[in-house]
Amino acid sequence: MTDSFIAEARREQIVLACIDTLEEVGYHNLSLTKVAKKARISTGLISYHFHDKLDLMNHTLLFLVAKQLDFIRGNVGLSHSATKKLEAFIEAHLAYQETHYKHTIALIEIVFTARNENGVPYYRMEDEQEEDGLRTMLVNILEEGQQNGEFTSSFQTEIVASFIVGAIEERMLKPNSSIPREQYAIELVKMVMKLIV
Amino acid sequence: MTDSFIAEARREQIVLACIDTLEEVGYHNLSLTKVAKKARISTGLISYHFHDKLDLMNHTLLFLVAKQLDFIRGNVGLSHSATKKLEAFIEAHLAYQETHYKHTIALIEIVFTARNENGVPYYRMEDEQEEDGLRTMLVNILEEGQQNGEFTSSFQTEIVASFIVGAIEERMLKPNSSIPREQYAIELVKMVMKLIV
DNA sequence: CAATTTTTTGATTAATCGATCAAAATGATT
DNA sequence: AATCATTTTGATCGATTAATCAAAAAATTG
Repeated sequence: MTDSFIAEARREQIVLACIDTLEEVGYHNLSLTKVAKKARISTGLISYHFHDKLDLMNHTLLFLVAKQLDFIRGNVGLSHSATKKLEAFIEAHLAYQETHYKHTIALIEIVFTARNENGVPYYRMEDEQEEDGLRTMLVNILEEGQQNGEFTSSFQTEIVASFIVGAIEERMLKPNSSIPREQYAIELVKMVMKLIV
Repeated sequence: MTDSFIAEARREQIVLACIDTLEEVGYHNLSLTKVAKKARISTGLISYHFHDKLDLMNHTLLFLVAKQLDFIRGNVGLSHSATKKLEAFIEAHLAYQETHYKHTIALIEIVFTARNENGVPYYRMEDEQEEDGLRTMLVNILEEGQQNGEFTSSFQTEIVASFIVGAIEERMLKPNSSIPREQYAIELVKMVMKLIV
């Protein structure tokens, strides 16, 4: 295995097949054989391009997180006030979950089922150098708003961030709610504004 | 297998061993052999008392949900105003997650990994007759407060409920946050009050 | 205490898994 | 074209799994 162009393309093909398989059968019932079949390649080829199953999962997780982060960051970046950034964050996050439902499911499957070499699942890990994650982006927006006076300084950014992330992830688990996404986003923004202005 | 007294005790013993095993190795690496070893019984005995692995998981899930519901309902029931009930709900829910951390982990493991006979995981199921769940309890409290004038009627109970549940479950995943539980509960109550009074 | 039912054991079975590897195919280089 | 490196295949291995079952043990009953 090298780092050639073709090898990189093959790895992405396998990662995409892995995402499809995760959505269909879940991590628990996923096997390298199923991923290989989905990608229409032999099983040995996966082992050639990835060290082991966990390595494939790590790459798939990084792929999923990067895609989501790029999308949301792209939307947030277009806004110039903290208020607008916050709105963009919430709306883009909720929209991405809906339009990329398969990716969202695959992400959940990995986070809640895969475990590292020490047997610790991702959802129980201390977020190491999560210096560039979604949550950090959100906290930064809140801090920016506090500093330039758009938001009051009487709230703790970490707690409000938990509040926002929780509401978004709650929606992630119940996408077929009776409340349409657009309305959920509007109401969530309104509620957050009540808390921070 | 019958419904005798001893059989019921044995089933509970197996369910408790199942919870321990779930917390230690997760659903993905759980095997009936490991549960049997944890319970210090033979593997065949599990099959004698439960139809199959999924049946054991269903019983374990019901056990976990019932325990949590009983605890929170017990605390909420002592209060007489909707406001006090809401405070009790949030505080009891957060407290239970901390004091019964093992149960919380086991619950997560089942909900996010176990799949029914049709291959659908619990977290993607349409909440059938969830007529007596935690969320319903919360919505009822909010509605009660709206009806007796403690809360304003200008919010949708379902959305605020999502907000509250999301914030609590977010905490469930990050129990070692820098913010102590008591403070998190107080701040959450304060924020919710800003939204609904 | 003998007969019967309930409970428990532990070996067995068939299936599936991740990973390995020799061999083949393909691509690149000279 | 010949040589070498890279990529791909598919069979194979040992390990683990859920579930079954005959037989033993324990409890209950008459």
